Amino acid sequence: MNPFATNFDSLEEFADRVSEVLQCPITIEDANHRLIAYSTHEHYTDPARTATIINRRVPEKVINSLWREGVIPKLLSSDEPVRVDTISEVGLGKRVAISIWKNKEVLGFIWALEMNRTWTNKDFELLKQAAKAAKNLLLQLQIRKNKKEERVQEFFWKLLTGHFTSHDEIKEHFHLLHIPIHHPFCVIVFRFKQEIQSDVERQINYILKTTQQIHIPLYTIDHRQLILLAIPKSMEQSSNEVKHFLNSFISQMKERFHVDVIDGGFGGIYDHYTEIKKSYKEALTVLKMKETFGKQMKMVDSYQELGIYQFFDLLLEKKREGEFRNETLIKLKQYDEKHHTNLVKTLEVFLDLDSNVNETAKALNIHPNTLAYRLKRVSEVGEIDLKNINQKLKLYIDIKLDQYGNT
Amino acid sequence: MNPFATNFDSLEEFADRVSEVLQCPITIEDANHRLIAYSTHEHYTDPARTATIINRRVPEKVINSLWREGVIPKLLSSDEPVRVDTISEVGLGKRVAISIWKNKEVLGFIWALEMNRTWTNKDFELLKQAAKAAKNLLLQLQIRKNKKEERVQEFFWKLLTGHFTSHDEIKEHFHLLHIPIHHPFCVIVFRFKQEIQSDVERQINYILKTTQQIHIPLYTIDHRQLILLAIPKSMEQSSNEVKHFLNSFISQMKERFHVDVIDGGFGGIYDHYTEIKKSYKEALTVLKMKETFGKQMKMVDSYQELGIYQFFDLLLEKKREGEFRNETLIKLKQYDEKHHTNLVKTLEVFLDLDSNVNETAKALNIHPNTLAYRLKRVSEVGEIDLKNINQKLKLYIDIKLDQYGNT
DNA sequence: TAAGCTTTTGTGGATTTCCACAAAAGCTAC
DNA sequence: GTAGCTTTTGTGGAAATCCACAAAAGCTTA
Repeated sequence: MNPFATNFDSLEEFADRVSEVLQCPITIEDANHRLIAYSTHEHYTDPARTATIINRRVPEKVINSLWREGVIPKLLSSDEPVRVDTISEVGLGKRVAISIWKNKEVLGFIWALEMNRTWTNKDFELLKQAAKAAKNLLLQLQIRKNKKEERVQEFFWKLLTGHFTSHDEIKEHFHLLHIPIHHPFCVIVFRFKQEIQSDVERQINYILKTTQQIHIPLYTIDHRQLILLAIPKSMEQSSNEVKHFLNSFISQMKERFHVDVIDGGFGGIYDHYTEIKKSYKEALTVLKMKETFGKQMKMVDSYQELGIYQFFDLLLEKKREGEFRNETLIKLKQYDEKHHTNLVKTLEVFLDLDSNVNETAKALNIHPNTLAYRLKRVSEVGEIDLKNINQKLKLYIDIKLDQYGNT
Repeated sequence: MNPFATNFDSLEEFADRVSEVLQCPITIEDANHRLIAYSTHEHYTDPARTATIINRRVPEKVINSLWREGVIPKLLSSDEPVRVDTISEVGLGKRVAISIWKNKEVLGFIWALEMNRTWTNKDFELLKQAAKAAKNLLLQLQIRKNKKEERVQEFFWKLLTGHFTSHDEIKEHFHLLHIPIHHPFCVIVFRFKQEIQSDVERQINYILKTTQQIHIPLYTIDHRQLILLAIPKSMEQSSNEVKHFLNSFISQMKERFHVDVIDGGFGGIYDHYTEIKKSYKEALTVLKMKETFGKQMKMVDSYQELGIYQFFDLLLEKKREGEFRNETLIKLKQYDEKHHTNLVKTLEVFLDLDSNVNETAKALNIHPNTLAYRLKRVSEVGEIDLKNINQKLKLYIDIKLDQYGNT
C-alpha cells in the first residue's frame, strides 16, 4: 500500500511524512534547486543541508560539485533514485536523491540524507513512490507561478523599451509584483547560436535560478537573445562580478547543456530604474561591436570597456552622410592598392599595440627595421606626422570606422 | 586751360590723352590695382607695366614692394603726386603716381612712367588735373558694379545656406553673373575683433582683390565675420596654398591697416558646388574649436587638420544626453579634488605629447620620475591600463570633451 | 611635534627605441 | 635579363624609456 496516497495540506506536511517513512531527513527542491519544503524531525543534518534551508536554496558551490560528480546529469536523465557519496569540500554528506517528473520534464528533486543505515530495495521503492506523489503537489505551485510570470514579462519589456518615466513608479511596480530589487543594476544580453527553444529556455532558467554570483530579478527571451536584469552583489566590484557571471554563464551553458552561446555583453551599471532602457541599448551595442570587430573585442564584455567604440555608431552615421573624409587614409589605401603593400594594416596593428615597435614587429612577423621603414613610408605617403596624437587618433579611428562601415 | 576738360568716350581714350600731354606711358588702376586703362603710344615700358597689362592687374609682388617702400600708404593719405624710385627686384622703373579721390575715398591711381626726362612743376600740375578728370569716369564704373554686387551677394548667401540642390544649376548661375569659377574650392571664414565697418570693408576688399595667391570669386561680410569662397591655384598643394593665404591675410590686415583679425579657418576642399554649404559649416567648426581649445589649435587652420575635434560637436551633443560617462575620469577628478593633485592635467599633457615622457616632463616642469610616478598613480586610481589604446583614447577624448563641455 | 602617509627627486642599470648606413632580396618595365 | 626602383633585413651606437630602490620633502592627523 502507498503510504503517500492521502491528501496533504502542504508540502511541509508531505516532507515530514516522507521523513517519517524513510527515517531520515528529507529536503524537497524545485527544478532549480530552490528549497520547496523540508522535514523537521530532529535528525542529524550536514552543513550542505543547513545552508540550503537557511538560504532557501542550494548553495552554488554544492550545485557545481553535484554537476561535476555527474549526480545532476543522472537525475535529469532518469527517474531512478541516485546514490550520492560524501563530498566533504562542500559539506555534503551521503544521501539518496530522486527527480520528480511530469511527462518528460523534471519538476524538482527529493533528497534524503542516508544517515548511518543501509538502504534496502524497499526503501528505494518508497522513495520512488514519494517522488510520484510529490508531482501533483509541485504542479499546483507551477500554475500559480506561470500566471505571475506573464505579468512580469510584460513589465520587463516595458522597462526595456522605456515605457515608464519615473524611478519611483518603477519601484512601486517591482514591489507590487513582489520582485525584490535594489540598485545598482545593469542589463545583460546574451546572443545564442540558434533561436531559443523551450528546452533551452528551461536550461537557461536553471542556471539563472541557481547562480548566486549576481541577483537576476528579471529575464526574458527574444528569438536568439536572452535579456537579463542583473544586480551585482558588491558596489565596488560590480563590473567584475557581472563580467565573471557572464563568462561562467556561457561556459556552463556549453559544458552542462551543450548549448552554444555566441556572445554576451552588458550595459552601464546604473542606479536609476529609468536607465534600464539605456543599459539595454548599451548591451546591444556591445554585442554589435563584438560582432564587427571580433578579435580585438574578445576580452570586452561591458559598455565601459568598449572605449572609443561607444560612439562608432554615431560616427558611422555621419560618415554615411559623407563626413570625415580622411585624405591620409585615402592616399595610403591607394598606395597599398597600387604597390601591393600593407601600409594600412601595418599602421593599424602598430596603433592597436599602442605604438610599440617590438610588439608590432612580432605581431606582424617582420623585422623591427622593416616596421620602421614602413612607418616612415606611411608618414611620407600619407603626409602625416605620427608623433601628432590628433592626426594619429583621427587616422586610427578612420581606419576602424572604415572596417566597420564595410561590414 | 585744362587739357582734360573735354568729354571722353572711354577710359582708354582718356589714358591716351594723358599720355600725349605728359609724353610718357600712362596706366590707370582702380583702388584694388586692377587695370582699368592704359595708353598705347609706343614708348618704352618696364617689365612691371608689361606684366600688369597682360594680367590686367598689378602683380602681387609689385604691390607688396610698393607697400614696403611706403608708396601706397603715401598715395592713400594725400592727393599729391608721389615719385617712385626704381625697384629693380620687381622690374619696376622710375615713375610718378597719383591717387584719384572722391570725397575721402580713393577710387584708383594713375601711374606715369618717368622716362628719361625731368618732371617740371607744370607736369605735376597736369597730372593732378588728370586725376581730377579721371574721377568722374571712374564713378560711372562704380555704379554699374554696385548693382551687380547686390545680386552677387544674394547668390553667395544662397550658396552658403544650401539653397541650390544641383551642381549644374549653380554653375549656370555663376555663368550668368559672369563670375569665373572652377573647382576645387573651399570656404574660408575670418573672425574680426570688432564688427566690420565700411572702412575696414574697403581694406578687406583691397587685399582680396590684390592677392594672387588664390582666386576669390565671392566674399561677403556678416557682423564680425568675413566669408570667402576660395579657389586654390594648384590641385596638389591646394591646402597649403589656402593656409598660406589665410595667414598672410591676417598679417596684412594687421600690418597695413592695423585691423585685428582674431582668427580664420577653412572647410574641406571640394569639387561639387553643392558642397559649399558643407565647407562653410566646417570652416565655422574650425573657428569654434580654435576658440575653445586655444593653445593646441594654434597651428590648425583647416577642417582636415582638426582631426578628432571634427566630431566633438557630435559627441558633446550625446554627452549632454548623459552618454559617455567615464568612470576613470570621474575617479581621477575626485582624487585630484581631494588630494590637491594634478593627475588629470598631467595625463592630458602626457597624451597631448604622444606619451613622450621627456617632453611631458619638460612641459610640466617636473622630473621624469615624478611623471612616471604620477602616471602609475593614474593607472591605479583610475583603474586604467595606459598601454591599452582603446582605454587611453577614450579617456583622452573624454578629458577634452569635458573641457569643451564646460565652456 | 611626531608618526604615517603621499609626493618629488635622485641614481644606476637593463631594455627598448631611434637612426644612419649598407647589403640583400624582390618587382617592374624596357 | 638587366637596370632601377622599392622593400626587407642586418649591424652598431646614441638616446630614451623603464624599473627598482631610496632619500628627501610635504601634508595630514592624532
